[in-house]
Amino acid sequence: MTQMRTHNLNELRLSDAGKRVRLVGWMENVREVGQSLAFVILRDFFGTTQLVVEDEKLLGQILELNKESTIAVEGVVRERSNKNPKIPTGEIEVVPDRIEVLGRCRYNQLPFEINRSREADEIQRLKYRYLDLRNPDVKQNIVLRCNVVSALRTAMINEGFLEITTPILTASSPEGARDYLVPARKHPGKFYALPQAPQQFKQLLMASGFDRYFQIAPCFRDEDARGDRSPGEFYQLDMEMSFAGKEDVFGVIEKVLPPVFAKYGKYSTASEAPFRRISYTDALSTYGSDKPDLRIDLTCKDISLLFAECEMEALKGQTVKAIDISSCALTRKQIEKLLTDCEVQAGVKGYWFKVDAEGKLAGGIAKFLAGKEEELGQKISLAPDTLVVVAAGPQATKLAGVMIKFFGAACEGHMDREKYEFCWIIDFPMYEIGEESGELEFCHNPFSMPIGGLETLEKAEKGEIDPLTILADQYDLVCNGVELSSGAVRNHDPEIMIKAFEMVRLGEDDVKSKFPAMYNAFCYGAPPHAGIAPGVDRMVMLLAGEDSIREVIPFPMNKNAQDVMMGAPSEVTQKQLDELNIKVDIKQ
RNA sequence: GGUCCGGUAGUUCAGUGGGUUAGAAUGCCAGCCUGUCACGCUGGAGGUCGAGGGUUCGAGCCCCUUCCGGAUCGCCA
Repeated sequence: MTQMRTHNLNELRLSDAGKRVRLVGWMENVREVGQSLAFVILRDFFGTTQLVVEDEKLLGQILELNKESTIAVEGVVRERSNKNPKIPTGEIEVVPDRIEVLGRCRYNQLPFEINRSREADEIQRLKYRYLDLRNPDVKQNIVLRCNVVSALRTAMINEGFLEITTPILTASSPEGARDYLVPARKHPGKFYALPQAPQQFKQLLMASGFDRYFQIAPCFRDEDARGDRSPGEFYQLDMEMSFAGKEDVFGVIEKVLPPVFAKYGKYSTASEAPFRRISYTDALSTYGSDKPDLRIDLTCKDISLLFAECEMEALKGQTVKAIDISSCALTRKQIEKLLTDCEVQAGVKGYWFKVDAEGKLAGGIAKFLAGKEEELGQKISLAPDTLVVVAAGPQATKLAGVMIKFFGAACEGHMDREKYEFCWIIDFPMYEIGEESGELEFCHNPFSMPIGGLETLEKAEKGEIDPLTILADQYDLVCNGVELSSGAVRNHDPEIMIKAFEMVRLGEDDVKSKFPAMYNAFCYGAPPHAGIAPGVDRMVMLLAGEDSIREVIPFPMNKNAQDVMMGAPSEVTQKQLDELNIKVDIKQ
């Protein structure tokens, strides 16, 4: 036979019995039964097929090979006497008469067992990622990622978007995250930066007259990692539309994402258009979070007034938020455990009390509420068997948000896990008082259009309205408590841009120096435009039902932004540094 | 950078109040097994208990320092 293989390892069926075939793959396992019989499991990308080695010479050849070696076998397909219904090729086996070693595995001990690599230590997995990826379960997430990216691309093209690539070597941006810098050999002392997002380029594309742009865009940010945030680099489904507003962007996303989620997701139902719109302020007061998980039916209520006078110092005069959880069967021990988990996550301590079967308040902080049952009952439900968890102090909102997530997941009947619940968070504040400066600053990014435009800014300037009440025409897409994306109607008017900057004590010169290309471009007639950029890695993570973003990235870095497999970052030669006019001066 | 949790066999983990020779599972090696499919049975090898210092007659266990990892806060326009 001259072909490398005649079939893959998920292909042969009972109807192929009698055929002569050539198979290739990794030797996953060898089961010796008696002295002259062995079953060999051969694995490739597609699946596994069992070989039966009965020939003494071939048996010797197999037994001296380490597992995970790659081999080619030629032989005849045979019906199994003992069939295995668990695998697609379980009705047949192949009896080889020739075995060829293609790639010998030099080690008889692997860093971990391939089929159980998910249980192994993450450092080992990342260092030997090529072995980790041999595990079909691990590999499946990467296949899913390919399918999702492909489906998104097709959907965007069908919506009339053009995929346009933007530069990777670009200029450092003064705002936002820390940049990754690249020294410019031809310009000593100068640097390129890797883009944190193609933000300015896509807006320039709008100014250039490309009506609808998208890109599966790599983004680079030198910030610390989290479970849902990969260090260094990540991908966004970046898009922007001309002569468009918020509802146009919502329309595209509401059309593109639900079918992809329903088709490729772990759960088969996704919310349909239109997604719920919740204002930033409402989200915080109702859910304690600007990324609520709408699969949970719990909300928080403000009961501060009940504690204006209270013997307990931690509650007295504080903001106090309560979450009532009906029909709660948690034991005191489970409640305390969950509260501790919430404390770890939020950094502040929470409290609780119960409404017992007779409808009386009991446990936790119940004694501080004695005599206030009626007043309390107007705020929250006091039905028998209700658990009430309480957050107090300056961090009450944040803790309440964490409590909703933890207790919602733990209490029977308060969370319908098996679906994707999208919502839009809208009406973000444009400005805030900076913690360090104590002065007015941009809340998010300076590219968003203030709602009401120039008129609103002028009113604030004249002191007619509080600048803190100015809203940005900006929106977040949230799914199951995960922030998938931020987007905005952009500020395309140079005059409004300058006015927006003046609010934070900057001016025309700052706009021109910080965003020269965009400012100039907008002076030549720009279309109103809006866009959004959902995170691809986070979407795939949600679809795969994974908790760590590293499970859906082919070659992830560790949390310290190191590639332990390739050894990056690494030192470079003196010659390289000299060419770049770089002197390394490590501060202790 | 702060806080919390962890580091014991190739791997995943257990280890009592500080007390003889540090265990299990899995993997590896050897022997047995003619229908296995997480094959089974018997035996074996495999450990600087992350590193350094201290307390103690005696430390995997207690204390200090340090390194590494994870969670979280800061940070992420």
